[in-house]
Amino acid sequence: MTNIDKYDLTDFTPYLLNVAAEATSVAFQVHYKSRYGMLRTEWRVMFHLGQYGPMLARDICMRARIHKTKVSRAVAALEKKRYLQRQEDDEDRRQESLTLTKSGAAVFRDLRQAAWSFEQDLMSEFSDTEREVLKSCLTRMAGLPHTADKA
Amino acid sequence: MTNIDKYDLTDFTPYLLNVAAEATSVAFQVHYKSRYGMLRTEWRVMFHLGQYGPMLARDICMRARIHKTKVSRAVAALEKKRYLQRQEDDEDRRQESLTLTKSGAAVFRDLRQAAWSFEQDLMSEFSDTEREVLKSCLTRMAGLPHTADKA
DNA sequence: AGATATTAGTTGATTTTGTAACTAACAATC
DNA sequence: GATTGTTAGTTACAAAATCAACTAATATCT
Repeated sequence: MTNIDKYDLTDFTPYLLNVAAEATSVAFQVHYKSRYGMLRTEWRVMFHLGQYGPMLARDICMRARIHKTKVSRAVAALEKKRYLQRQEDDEDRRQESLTLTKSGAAVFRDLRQAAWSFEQDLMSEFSDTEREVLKSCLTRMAGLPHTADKA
Repeated sequence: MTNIDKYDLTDFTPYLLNVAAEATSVAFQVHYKSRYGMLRTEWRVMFHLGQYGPMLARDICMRARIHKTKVSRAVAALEKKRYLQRQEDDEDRRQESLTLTKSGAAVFRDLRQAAWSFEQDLMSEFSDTEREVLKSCLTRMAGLPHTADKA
């Protein structure tokens, strides 16, 4: 693809990523939406806490590239549902460490199971090589921390 | 947070896709947003018309997998900016063929150039094989028949 | 110390999106 | 040729996202 006149929108990676992201996300959202009344951002916050353990709202913002107001509201919603707790840091009282509650952890386990099945299903279309390449490329484009980026 | 982890969701594809899509889209939006005051959907509508020629709103919905209300509003906004025109079909007066105006076409050419450079830049990180695999996987995922159809 | 800047997080106003109900034109059935 | 169904597209209203301004705690600079 070097000739601009033949450049096709279907080759524009941000576009493809958007359509693929939307298609897969909409397909998965039935799990957290209808079963737990959660929004996508709430699921993503929960995903981070369940997967990586307690962290600050700020860390979730950076890792997931979600704006802090969105995270702030998702955290408030999850707290209201008693799925997570805040713990103020004594050394820096601006920060609040976020942890899943018992029921939050249970919900996470359930959703993780669903996510796992979904992932298997989605990836069953691809070869091992394809899977590896795909993940590697996506990770790099996402600009995700390859190593610990937490502070 | 002792073991909630039985499965590793670090590589949950819908999540990776969302973050990558968001990262690349935000990086590119400066072109249509700050330069032309366009929204992402407006840009996508315009790119379809520029790339494939006149078509119906319905066609754009199907190709880009954007909901018709979103397309309807984007078309209205682009019409207001005088970037596109509607032409009623005499044989079926429900349909309106959408065409870029001269200034719309000029804007499209400018944005296509920007998109092309952006794409080259983004893809320069990857090998030829990676590019091909990535594109192939994304295309297939984007075209996935939704298992969980609309709620 | 005192003034200034930065960081974590929240809130309120505005903009954008999503859902559902709607109009209008056409198609099919009886 | 009225009745029902379908398709293209719009609109109203509710939900959510965005942006800017805000509080409060800590860090930095002079």
